[in-house]
Formats: sequence, C-alpha cells, structure tokens
Amino acid sequence: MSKPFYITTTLPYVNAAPHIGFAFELVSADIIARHKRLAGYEVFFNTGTDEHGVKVFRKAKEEGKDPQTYVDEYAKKYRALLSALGISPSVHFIRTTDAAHKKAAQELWKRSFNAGDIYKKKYRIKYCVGCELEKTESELENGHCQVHPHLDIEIIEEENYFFRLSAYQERLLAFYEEHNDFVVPPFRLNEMRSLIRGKGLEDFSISRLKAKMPWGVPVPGDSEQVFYVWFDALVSYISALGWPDDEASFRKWWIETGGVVQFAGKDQIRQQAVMWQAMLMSASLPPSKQIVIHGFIQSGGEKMSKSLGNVIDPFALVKEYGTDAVRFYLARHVASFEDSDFTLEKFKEAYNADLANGIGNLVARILQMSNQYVSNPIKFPDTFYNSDNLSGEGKAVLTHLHKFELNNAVFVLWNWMQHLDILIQDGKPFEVAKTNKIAAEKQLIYLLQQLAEITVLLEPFMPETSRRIKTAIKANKKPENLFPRKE
RNA sequence: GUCGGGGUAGCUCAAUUGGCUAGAGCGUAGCACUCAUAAGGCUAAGGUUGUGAGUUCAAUCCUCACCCCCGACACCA
Repeated sequence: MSKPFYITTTLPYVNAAPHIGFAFELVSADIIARHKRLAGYEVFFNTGTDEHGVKVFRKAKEEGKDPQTYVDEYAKKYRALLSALGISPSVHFIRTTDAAHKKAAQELWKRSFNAGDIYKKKYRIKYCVGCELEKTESELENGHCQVHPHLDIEIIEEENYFFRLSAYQERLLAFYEEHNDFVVPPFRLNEMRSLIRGKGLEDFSISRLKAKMPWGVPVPGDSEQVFYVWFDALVSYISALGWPDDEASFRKWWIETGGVVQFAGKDQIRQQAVMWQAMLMSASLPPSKQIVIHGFIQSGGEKMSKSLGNVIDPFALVKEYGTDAVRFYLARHVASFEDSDFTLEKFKEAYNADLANGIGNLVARILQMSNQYVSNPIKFPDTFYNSDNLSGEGKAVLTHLHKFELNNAVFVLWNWMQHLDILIQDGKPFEVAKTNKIAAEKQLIYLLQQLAEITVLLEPFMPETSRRIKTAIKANKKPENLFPRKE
C-alpha cells in the first residue's frame, strides 16, 4: 500500500483577484504534490479560499453585494486559477464558509476552551474616526493615523475572547528544537525563536463583536461574538480532511503522514509556525510536519500595485504563453525562498531562451532525425520515476525536490538538455546517417532514451509538455511546435 | 534601535572545512556548421569579489571598523 502525503497551500484571502504571488505558491505546491505522487505516495493536496473577516465584509459592502454573493464570486475566480495553472485535477478545494469547516472551527474552539486556553478580556483598541477603522500600533505614526494625521486616535474598550498563546512559549521552543527542519528555510525558524526568546508571546484576541462585524463563524455559546478570521482560517488544514467527524481520514492524512506540509508566504510565518501550532497543541492534536516559506514576487524592483501599473496577472500570462510556460518560469526563475523580480521582459527572454530555443528546439531536432533514421519507437521508461535506474542527473533532480529547491531541480534538467545538444553537435548523426545508417540509429536511440528520462522527470513541473513529448517519442514522430518563438 | 541575512561579470546567482588562471545561465560580439523553432555548437569580451585595515605562506571565505540593501521585532486576514 502506498504511503500517504498531505500538502497544502495557504488559503488566499478573497479581498482581491488572484495575483502572481499566489500563483507561485500554488504551482510550487502542485509540483511537490505531483512529484510525491510519481514517487509512489498517495497525495492529498489542498487549497481553497479564506472568506471571512472585516475586509471581505467591507469590500462586499463597497460593491453593493451581500458577503456570501461576493465570496462566491471570488471562490470561482480562484478555482479558475487552478485550471489556468494546470494544478492537479484531484486537488481539494476548501472554502472557510463551508458548513463543515465552520463546524470544525467551532469544535477546535471548544477543545481549546475546555483546555483553559480561551478567556474573555476587556482590551483597548485604537480607532481612527476618519477611516472608521481599528488601527494597529504599526499603522500609526507619532500616535496618529497616517491617512488622517489631523484627527486624534480614539481609544475604545471592547470585550473579546483571547487565546492563551503565552502558555505555549516553552513547548513551541522545545518542539522547534526537536524538529530543526520544521521551517524551510531555517532562518525563518530562527526569526520565530528570537521572537519568543526576546519579546515573548502575548495572548491574542480571537473574536470580534458581531454587532460591528457579523461576517464570521459564530463563537460557541456566545451569540454576541464571531471568530476573528485567523482563528477560523487556520483550522481549514484539518477541516479539509473532514476533522473532527471523519476519524479515518484524519488518522490517515494527519497522523500517518506525520502532519501536513504547508506552503506559505513570508508574511505567514508567525501564524503558521507559531499560532497554528499552539492551537493544535491546545486542542491536543499533533503539529504540522513542515512549513515551507517562500518570498514575494516584485515587479521592476517595486512591490506590485495597481497605481504603479506593474501588476502581473497570471491569467493574462497563461493566455499569452500557455500554462506550462508559466509553470516553468515560476519554478525556474523565481527564487524558491527569497524575493524575486518578475517583469514581462524577463519572462519573454526566458521563454525564448529556455523553452523555444531550449527544450522546444531540442525535441524537434531529435524527433525529426529519429523519425527518419530510427526504425522502431524506443521503449518508453514509464516506471522510471524514483527508481534505482535513474541517472545521476535524475537523482540530483529528486534531491533538489526533496529540499524544495525547485529552481535548482529545473536547472539540472536544462543542463542535461544542453548536454544533449552538445552530443548532437559532436556526434553529427545527421551526417553519419548519409554513410552509416546503423551508427546514426544507435546515436539517436541513445538521444531518445536520454530525452525520455528527462521527460519523465519533467512531469511534475510541466505535465502537459511532458505528455506531449512522451506521445512524440512513443510515436517516433516530431511533435507540433511546443513553444513557438516570440518576437 | 535590537536581532538576523546579504553586498561576487550588464542581469540572476555559484564557489565543499581559507588553497591552482573566482564559475554557470541569460544578455553581448565573432567563427565554423545545418538535423532543428534564423534554433543548436565553439570562442571571446566582461570581476582590484561594497570600502579601509588586520591575521596568514595563502582571504570572496576569518577578525575589526565603516558604507549600503533586505528581513524579523505580533493581531498586516
């Protein structure tokens, strides 16, 4: 029986259309999901949408819609992104407005409450009358709202529920100590360590007054309050498995797997590696397995913003270049862990160099010749993935994938292809064929075998391209232009 | 400010414990070729490795000072 593996993205918040940063996270997770599947695991791959909270509530109001209608529309947009990016069709899509999820969130609340980790407390919030918004300390400048510096910040008292995060400092530190690779890359975990050791953890509020903001999961046993969106959204990683009702599913995907592998942006570390783990501890549930933190995508050295006009739309990119080209670029040219710059010029340059001139041309030249000089199609190594027969390059690809270094994994594949180009140049099968067909055929069979191995390993990154090359090799026929050159 | 990570070819990045002429891809220029998407190959140009000092037979790597960039410092969903 194959081993289970559970991987999830963060659920994007639906206050804006999908952007390239989330496309990167989705594609990265999908590559790992496909890789694991090919390596023989049974994979549960989860994504979805986070739909509660004040920002959604307000945005819906702005657009003159009721919140449910608004989030339904956005959920549809995010689902559309999945097919645009060629995400595994078997992906599970959870919405935090699903009835089962809300029930799960309430169940976790109850467990945490029973454990004595949830209590009610009056606290002061800073409120800007101009914005009609609650402000955090970091949003203020010299004690004033940056948008309305002439207005005084009002202090309002509100009674909310708090989660006893402070009680988990030592347990979290001990857990990090035992699991040094809990967060990838490791420096992100060190940030959390120094946060806990330095300033320490404070309890945080996990509910909001329903009268002010009704768009949330009702707090069990208190009709006045709803969940603060964080406390609800994080539970999605287990509600997606059917927790708490489906015990068999939870046991298989959360216990047997050793927990979930979570992909998340660098603004998510605290929530995912600290709060969420403490919540699990509080409910007496095992922790996540690993958190993989990626950087942000910038455009032209600046943060993407509508006003700068440098926003990269993943849908437009797919329309112009195709799904696999976008997947390739995200995997190869966006740094796996650091911030990266993304411009249309860079994308086009990489498309022409790596896809049109690279893999596209290589496949065309090999299959053109093999079609002429190789009498029978080679036996395609369908079960090659993860086998002992893999070449050194193949093993290197898998090693990089194991470390979530997607860009290095793809780099190895492209080096390998360049090596085949050199073999063709040196061996000149096209010339040898004029005088010695058998020798030429032998050379070409070797090239086809190498290409086949590359094709197998390419599948997690570019599934459609891999499939097309595989078909071409099996038919021993040159495929249609894989990546037409863009001028 | 405190803590952490960086500053290497036009661009993006490599350089096992300090050790041969600091590497690769892209981009640029030239050469020969033609199976291929005017693609591919070969060659070349391009670096006082942020600055100054120190340790050492030897420093991109270690030490100190300085300059610059980035991240964390909590409810940003």
